[in-house]
Amino acid sequence: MEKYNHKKIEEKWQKKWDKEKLYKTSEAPDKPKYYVLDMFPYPSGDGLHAGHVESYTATDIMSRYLRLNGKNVLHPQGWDAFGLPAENYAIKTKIHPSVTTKKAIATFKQQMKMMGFSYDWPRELNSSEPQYYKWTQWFFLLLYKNGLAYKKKAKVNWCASCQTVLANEQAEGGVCDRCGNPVAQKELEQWFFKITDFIENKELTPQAPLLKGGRGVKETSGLLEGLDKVDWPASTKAAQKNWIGKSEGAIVKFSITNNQYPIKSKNLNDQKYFEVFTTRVDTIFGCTYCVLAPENKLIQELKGRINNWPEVEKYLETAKKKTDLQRMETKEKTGVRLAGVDAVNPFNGEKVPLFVADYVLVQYGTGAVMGVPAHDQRDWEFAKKYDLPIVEVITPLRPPLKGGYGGLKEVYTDDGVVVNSGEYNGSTSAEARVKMVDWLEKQGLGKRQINYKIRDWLVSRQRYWGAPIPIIYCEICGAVPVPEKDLPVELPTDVDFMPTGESPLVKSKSFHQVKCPVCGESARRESDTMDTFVCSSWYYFRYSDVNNNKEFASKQMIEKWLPVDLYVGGAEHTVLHLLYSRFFTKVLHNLGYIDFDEPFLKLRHQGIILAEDGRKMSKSLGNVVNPDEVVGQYGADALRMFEMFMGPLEDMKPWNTRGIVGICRFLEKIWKFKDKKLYDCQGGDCRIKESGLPRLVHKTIKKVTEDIDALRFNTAISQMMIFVNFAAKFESMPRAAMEKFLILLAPFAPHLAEELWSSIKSPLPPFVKGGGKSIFEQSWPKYNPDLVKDEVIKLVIQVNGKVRDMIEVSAEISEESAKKIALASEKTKKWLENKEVVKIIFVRGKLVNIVAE
RNA sequence: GCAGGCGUGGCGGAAUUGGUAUACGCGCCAGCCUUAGGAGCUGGUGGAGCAAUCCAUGAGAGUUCAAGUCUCUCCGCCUGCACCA
Repeated sequence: MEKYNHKKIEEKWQKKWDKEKLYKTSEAPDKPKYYVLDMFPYPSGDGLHAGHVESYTATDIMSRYLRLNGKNVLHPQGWDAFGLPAENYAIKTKIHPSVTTKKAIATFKQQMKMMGFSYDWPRELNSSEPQYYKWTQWFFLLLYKNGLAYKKKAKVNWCASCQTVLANEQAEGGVCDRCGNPVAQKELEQWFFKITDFIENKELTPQAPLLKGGRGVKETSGLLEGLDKVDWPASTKAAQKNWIGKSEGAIVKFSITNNQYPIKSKNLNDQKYFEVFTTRVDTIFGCTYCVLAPENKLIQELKGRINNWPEVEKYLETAKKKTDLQRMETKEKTGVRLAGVDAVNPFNGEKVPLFVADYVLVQYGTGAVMGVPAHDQRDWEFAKKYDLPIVEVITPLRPPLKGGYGGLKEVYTDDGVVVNSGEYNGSTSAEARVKMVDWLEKQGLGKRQINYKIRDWLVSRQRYWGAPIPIIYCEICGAVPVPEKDLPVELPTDVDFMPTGESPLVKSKSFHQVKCPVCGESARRESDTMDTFVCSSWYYFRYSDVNNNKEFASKQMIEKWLPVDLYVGGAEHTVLHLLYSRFFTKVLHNLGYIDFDEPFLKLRHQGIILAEDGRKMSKSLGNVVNPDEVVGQYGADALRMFEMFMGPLEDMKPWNTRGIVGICRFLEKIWKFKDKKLYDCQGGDCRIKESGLPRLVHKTIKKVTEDIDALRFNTAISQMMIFVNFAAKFESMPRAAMEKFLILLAPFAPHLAEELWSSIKSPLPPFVKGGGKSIFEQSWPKYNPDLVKDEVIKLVIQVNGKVRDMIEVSAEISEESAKKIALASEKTKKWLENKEVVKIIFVRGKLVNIVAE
């Protein structure tokens, strides 16, 4: 027989599918929709890597499976084409980023076609093209007009190597996530998006038009609460919550002594004071000192009263010089006492020393803390170093006092019972927190407060290869948004993109110098571009209506296709992209553009595929698996199945080149099904020669169906292997069994399945005049529940929980006869000698357990 | 430190509600076909033991007739955040 020639078969069907537009999104009105989305890739020069293949195969299987199940499936692909790598490459080689990007896209697309991914290519989008970024700019204006985009001078993360500002999210851990260099702080005018407005649930804006056919939602769920209604990995939800960093506590006013006013004054206005934020008011009686952050403005205000100013000033200088990275590296606490000024605890009027120390961060809370050494790790360390008193005010419920009262051996940070705290003694921590804040509010000395770690999103970049920010600065009118009719603000091509710290766009005169849209006087354009994460925060809307030049997408198309039903992509986007996209969706909902407020209903991350040596694949290590080579040698179907068979989608797995031969053997075995004699089995006169096969077919349908639904592709493939190993033994097969099996196989190995389908349908194969339909136009098989159950089972017989015998019996066996058989078993008898049967457990269809003593 | 997750053969991994631990695949072993070779075919393959049997799901305890699965303690690994008050 003919050899299995994967190259010939795969190319043949890819061409035919393309020609017949088999993947064009079906819009049949009677079918339910399903939107399966991949995170659109950044088209790097390296082409597709093993991780891309993994997640795109998973979504391709889902898409093909859902189409076979009668769904209208939207499965698009596009390019996240703006970004620093192309620009950096351009700086090195002088080749324009649009050229390298175009080339990279061509490679990606060709490789995706080679893999047989069933994308609806007419919906392809490219975020670096004007017809796309016109709408990115439109989104900027939408946010601007609604007070959600603003400019402010801010201390920002500045990467000296990339010569640009970074978002907090791109400067995690104090290093640039592009180049790894330490990030410095710089004061600059920057654009921000007000993501902090959407942390908690939010009433719809009054101008939000009532949505026709809307779901009547009056509130936009916040970035925190919205997580409760989506099917996302627990780790991703946790990471987002963590990033938002909500903490509930209280603001407490501490007054500052100056010898002129009474220590405890009812009227704080005639006295200097500062505020601290704490989540543990219940520990406040244990406060033995307070700390201001070095950047806290109060220090300068107190200058005249600080007796050791030179020493303080020196400390402030050193702190200023430290980068955030250095501050974090040295966990050793340092600080200087502000001599001559003390803080006063509002609860007990006690004077405590006031320090400046850089372990207190100016950007969080109030930039000042109360020090409670007994019940806070950092305060404990600080107090030990500077020999400050440690006062125990919380005691654990149990075990009782460690080391006794006042003699704390170690810091105790849990909740407990309040002691040493006057009228609050005996309360639990939780009770005390309530009572104490009530008192503070009544006295005007503090209030409840919720703090978040998340900051507004810094979106401006001093870079060329991004979407220009559509703002014009006029000396008379100030910052003026570009009128919508003038969008897009196109990226000029006559630009030198060597980085100078200023946006390269400043140097393009045609771009930079414009007339003010309001007064007509000469003005200048904003020369910064937007963070690429802005482009990727809304692209999933665009696929629904990719050619619309009046709106980012029409209301009808959004209603038809959104939200995304299944989203698959890398875990590196747990915070950035996914949080920003949720923010954009919530803005649209809040302004009444859409009637849902979460963009991605179900999210999964593919696990990283490691190199054969167990390390990460990387060009420098030379251990990268190249999909082109693998496909050349083994075929696209083999690569698709192998990556799915390696293990659970979400797990990290090492590549193993030898392992792929298992899949090849499997595919070869299926290929040999071509030689099987098929026979029809209709009427009652058909005797199945292949004993056990019909049951196995139905079991396989059940298992494969359930596994695909749960994205467990590895076990679906195992089940197909079991079927193939069994069926390979016979020379013939019922036609229906063959057809059903091929349809199950089709989402995984589309080319081979279509080829065999065509051969069993001869002389009327698909895609010929008068021929039948493609395997992808068939229906997913249903299993017969009666055939899924076995007629005969091996009944396990246990004595005291240990397996002692197995007997073949009817699956329907009654409890009574099962017990009888169990007790009659020769093997069992031996284990019951000199013992008395206490009871017998029967599990239907599984086992009998004899309990004997 | 905080949060999320994981730990099963030589390896990748199976094991719906607690009910035959190690499915499927790789590798390995034996045989076959072959001058030879393996991306061929057939069979075998957790460990110990001649055997009956015993021991095995990171370690230890608990609940149960029955634990990879549930509970507690400990150890190790991964991922994210981190001087966040």
